[in-house]
Amino acid sequence: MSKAPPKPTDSELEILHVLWTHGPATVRAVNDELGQRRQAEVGYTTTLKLLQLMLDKGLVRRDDEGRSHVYRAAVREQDTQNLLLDKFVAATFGGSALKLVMQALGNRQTSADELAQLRRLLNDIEIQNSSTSTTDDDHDRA
Amino acid sequence: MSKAPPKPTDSELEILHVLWTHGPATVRAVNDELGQRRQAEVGYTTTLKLLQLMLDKGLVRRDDEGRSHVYRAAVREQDTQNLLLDKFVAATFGGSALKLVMQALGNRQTSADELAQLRRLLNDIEIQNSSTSTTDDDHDRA
DNA sequence: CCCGTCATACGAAATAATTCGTATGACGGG
DNA sequence: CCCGTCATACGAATTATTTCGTATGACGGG
Repeated sequence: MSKAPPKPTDSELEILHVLWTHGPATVRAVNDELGQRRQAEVGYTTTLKLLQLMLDKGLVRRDDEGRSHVYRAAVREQDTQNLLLDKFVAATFGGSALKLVMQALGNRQTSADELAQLRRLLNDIEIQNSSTSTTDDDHDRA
Repeated sequence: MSKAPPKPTDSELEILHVLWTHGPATVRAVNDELGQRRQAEVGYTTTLKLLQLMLDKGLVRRDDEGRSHVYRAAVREQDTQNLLLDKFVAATFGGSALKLVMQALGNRQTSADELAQLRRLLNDIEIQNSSTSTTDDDHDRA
């Protein structure tokens, strides 16, 4: 089991965003896209090197396409976000996801539409909590 | 205005946690506390160096206490969390706090009690949204 | 066939963050 | 007074990340 790619660094994450958004791409395409998002251009070989390192780490895969290589993400966006989220919650909020959520909601503008989405999610979770008893203890009848 | 201390690194954040939790402390006290939380001890001079760097950055202040120094946090926990949260949301969730929140809630266990807390928060936010119109004119009507 | 263009490979410099060794001085007991 | 203990200061090794220069080879037009 050589599974479980490591936590991507900031630069690697930026590249993953490009791949998640645009799908498989050549080094040049990735590099061009990065140039758009950033203020400063980044050297072509820099992007190439990053992608090669990411290949070693198992964060991306690649296929030959004529004389160039086409890279694609080897990790899913959601999985990666969750991995990073776990680390972040642990480091910054002492492991309490609730604190993070309250802080995120409390200190910034949240629209009525977003509030509605959240309420819907809370309802879903509540339903799941009451119906499903994932592991053992399923007392708590109603 | 030489204000606005920079984003603390992971190690610095760990030290800030100690200071926030225990209040002002000497280097030795901080180092001992770090030793507890971690698996591996860390050298005394390592902690000392970190605190000195943090002093330069304005993350902590210090007072003389006999022959040793007493350090205390110069930044508030909430402010720091918010700063880090902003960067994290930008880097990992493309700037969408809502996505982060949904992900945080969706992929982990959330108790009924926590759900209740969240509902309360949502209510508060909603009330604020409706009473406070565009600017700060707080005459509610409905 | 030769050359300019564009691709990958790879060593290594430039940064950043962490860790520690060693120098140095204050203190206090014996 | 001298020495062991404990404090700070600070240079520098280590490790991680990012960046790029240069080498090398495939391709295709002239």
